[in-house]
Amino acid sequence: MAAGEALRELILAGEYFRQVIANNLELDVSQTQALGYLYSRGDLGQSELGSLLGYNTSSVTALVDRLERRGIAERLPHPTDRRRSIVHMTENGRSVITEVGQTFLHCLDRVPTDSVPDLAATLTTVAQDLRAQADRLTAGRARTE
Amino acid sequence: MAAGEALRELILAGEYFRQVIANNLELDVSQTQALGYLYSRGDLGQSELGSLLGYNTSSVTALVDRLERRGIAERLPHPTDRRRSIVHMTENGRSVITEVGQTFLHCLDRVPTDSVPDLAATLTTVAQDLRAQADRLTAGRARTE
DNA sequence: TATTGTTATACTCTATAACTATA
DNA sequence: TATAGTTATAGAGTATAACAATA
Repeated sequence: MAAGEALRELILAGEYFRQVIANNLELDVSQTQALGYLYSRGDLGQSELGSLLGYNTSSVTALVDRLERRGIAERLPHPTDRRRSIVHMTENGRSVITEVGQTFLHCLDRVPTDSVPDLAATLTTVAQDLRAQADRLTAGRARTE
Repeated sequence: MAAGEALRELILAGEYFRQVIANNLELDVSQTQALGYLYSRGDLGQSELGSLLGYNTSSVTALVDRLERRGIAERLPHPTDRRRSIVHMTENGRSVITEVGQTFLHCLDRVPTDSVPDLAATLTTVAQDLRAQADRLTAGRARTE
């Protein structure tokens, strides 16, 4: 099926783009992924971030340490639960992702303007279902093992 | 712009999917990426594979070693240039990616059938342009440094 | 002389396990 | 007792630099 092929190529290109961006910013790939999640979903708990990335808690601890050192995100105390940290994107982090966005968005330049809204809706659906498929696999693994 | 947001989410979901798949297959992310490239582009030289992945030659050597150990790809001699190796996907590799595809393609189930051809064309264009943007950045870096 | 790939080495990132603090 | 996060440690992947073989 051609759409599957095209989607595979798009994901590979996205991963390639991310790697180049990470190199340019002297960040690792995980840091740029975390930044993307913070940008689109707002503040996140560490374990929440870990779920999105597929990381365990100790890896998230190390990742958030790196984000703090780079001034991209910071830990804020949870208002009611003192065990938790809230990972919050800094203004500097926002400026970094905004700058990246200026390059990123050019990949949509050749999409006809009037088909952009439909495309956005379709991509959103596909993204949701792709994540759902992945989660189905992990759930299956958890059951059998 | 909403399409940019949606595309970002799709790429993040794609990376998440890949990570889950890699875990399930006990492969690393790079191996599954290489498999994807071999599947969609056929045989590749090692340095060619390195360019697609954004890796240097020594990393590709290590990666192809791993692929060979897992029976996913093999090195074949280049017919005329004895310096080169051709990285060739094995039948086993093909069966692995085919099986993954059965899960992967379900993320397209909710896309209306009659809009699939347009979607495929659009995704292909966006993938090309995304890679082109990334390459523009690396070229810029190479020039200034 | 340039290119393709390998080796030795060091560094970075992620996972496992044990632990602390809080709910 | 369960949950959120940290620390110590080990393991795996990638990069740098020097190298061998071939073009």
